[in-house]
Amino acid sequence: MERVIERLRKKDVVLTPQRLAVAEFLEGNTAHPTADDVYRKLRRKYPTISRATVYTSLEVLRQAGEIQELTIRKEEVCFDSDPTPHHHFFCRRCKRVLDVHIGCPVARKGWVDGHKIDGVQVYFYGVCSRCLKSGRSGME
Amino acid sequence: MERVIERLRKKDVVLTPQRLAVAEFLEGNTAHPTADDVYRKLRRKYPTISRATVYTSLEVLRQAGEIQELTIRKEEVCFDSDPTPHHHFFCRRCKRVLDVHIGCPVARKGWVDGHKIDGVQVYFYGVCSRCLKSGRSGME
DNA sequence: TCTTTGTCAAGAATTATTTTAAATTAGTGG
DNA sequence: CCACTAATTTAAAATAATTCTTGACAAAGA
Ligand SMILES: [Mn+2]
Ligand SMILES: [Mn+2]
Ligand SMILES: [Zn+2]
Ligand SMILES: [Zn+2]
Repeated sequence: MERVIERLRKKDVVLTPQRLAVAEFLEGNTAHPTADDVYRKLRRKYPTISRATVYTSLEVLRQAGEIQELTIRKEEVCFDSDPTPHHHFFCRRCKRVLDVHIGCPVARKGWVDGHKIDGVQVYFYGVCSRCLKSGRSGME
Repeated sequence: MERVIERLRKKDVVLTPQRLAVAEFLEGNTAHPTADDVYRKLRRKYPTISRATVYTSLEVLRQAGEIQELTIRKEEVCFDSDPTPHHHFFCRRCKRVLDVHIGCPVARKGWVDGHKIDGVQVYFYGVCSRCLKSGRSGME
């Protein structure tokens, strides 16, 4: 809670109630919510908030290095409150985006084929362990 | 050329001039074009082709295992005429999507954290070798 | 206090993609 | 070659995600 405010202040990010609400909603949230998830949750506390404000707040937080964007689904971008590099798994059944904590050499920034790397995303697709337990093969 | 027609026929895909045109445009194309790239190119030969047809043709080819979709950019999906697993690099300067041919253990399908994997995408971001030669640091 | 200047947020607009429904076509058998 | 039927194409409209525009507001200075 305090942590986010402090960090944003040091980065000269103008703090508005809406931006703080977005930051606080994301803090510790491991569900990788979409912009619309954030919007639908925040409009309870801020009934007049607009989607545009949510998008700009998310972009401000991203540029401040507080969050990262994931393009694991083509339909919608989702946001990760953990900006450090790690892999992700998308379950085709329950549609959740899960963290995958495995060390992987390609995830380290550096060079490849003469191209300079400043970011890496690794996306796995399949059926998550929970869905495998509860249901059958993989297609619903 | 012949190869694609043969394969699609065996997979019980109804062959139309539009689908063949999409398949032929993609065959051997290493530029990872978007749906709009395909549409703008094909409308020269087929002036009445519609975007919806391009989208559905691409989906048919994808389901037939002839091509794959990449979500390396959040703005737009792009298509890869090579359906075999390999990595990709997005150049933030020239906006090209380049193939990266490196062996990587995570790219092999299997299991991770108890989740069953049926697909993997690895996306690198940065500045490509050509842009590094021609220009400066990385930002324009 | 009165400008001036710049920033923010919400509604409007734009963009990619999908859906609709009618017209056309591919594949099949006579 | 023709007729039939199911599948496909098309243009237009709908939809959904995201971005742009502009008025409102606030801080800074005269
Ligand atoms: Mn994550
Ligand atoms: Mn490729
Ligand atoms: Zn699941
Ligand atoms: Zn480049």
